[in-house]
Amino acid sequence: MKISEVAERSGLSISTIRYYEKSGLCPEVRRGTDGQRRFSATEAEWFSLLASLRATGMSLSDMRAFANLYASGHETVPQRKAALLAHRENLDGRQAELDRCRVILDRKLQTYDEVLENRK
Amino acid sequence: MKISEVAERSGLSISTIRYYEKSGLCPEVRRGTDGQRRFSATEAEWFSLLASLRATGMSLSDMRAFANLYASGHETVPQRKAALLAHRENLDGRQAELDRCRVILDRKLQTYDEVLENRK
DNA sequence: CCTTGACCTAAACTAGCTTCAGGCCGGTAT
DNA sequence: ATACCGGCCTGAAGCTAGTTTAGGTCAAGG
Repeated sequence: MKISEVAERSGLSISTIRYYEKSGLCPEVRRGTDGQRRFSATEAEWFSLLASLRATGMSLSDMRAFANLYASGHETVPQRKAALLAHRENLDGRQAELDRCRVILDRKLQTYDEVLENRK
Repeated sequence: MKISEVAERSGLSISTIRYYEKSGLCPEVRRGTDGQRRFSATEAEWFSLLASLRATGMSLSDMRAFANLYASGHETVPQRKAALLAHRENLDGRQAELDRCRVILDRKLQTYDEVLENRK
């Protein structure tokens, strides 16, 4: 699979995929005779997972740690699970904060409505 | 009010507040005889609003546009309302995407559980 | 044969901060 | 008086997570 397809499937941009590889978020990708990257289905899925982690606010260095666990084989599954659980708690926190901010914005919108009502 | 109190109330860091002022996200702040910034309660609240906008993903340049409307007086209330409404729709989208990612992470956690179950 | 399009690299640029180096001011302890 | 301290000031450099740019290779199609 070529890089463009991985980009399409994962939602990452082509440059981000190259950047992630260079940053050590995956083992070096094999190349075809033309020098272009050829991804396996498994590698493509890995990038999709990275996309979800990143979208939910995991830092590149935490992602690198996760990738290293992944690269070290099956015995690291418990650590990976722990990392993901911790990350999900984080996500909970950020979602709650977004909700709090949303309430503030809604209140602001309401005061705008009142202002407009009074000046009518 | 001093900058540290504004920081505490808004949740922004002191350097972020200075950076925001320099970036034109508020009119220049008055100074005391000692050369330090003195904020009014209204200015402090403005920074809290900026914090909510930023936390929900508004870019600095959109915030600048919003600040300029604010600085141009009452007749811009309709535009400000429109801007906030648009931003809230954005927020809806991002919250939905976070939920989608959360499902993906939960599925991954589940496969980890299955792996651990089978190896037990 | 020549152009087009997808890929390649290294390096510069960007947003949004944070950190650093060096300095001033006002208050307290010596 | 003076020495020191915390909190503030500035401008500049550093950082993260990418994106953009400049310059190049290769295979396919007209």
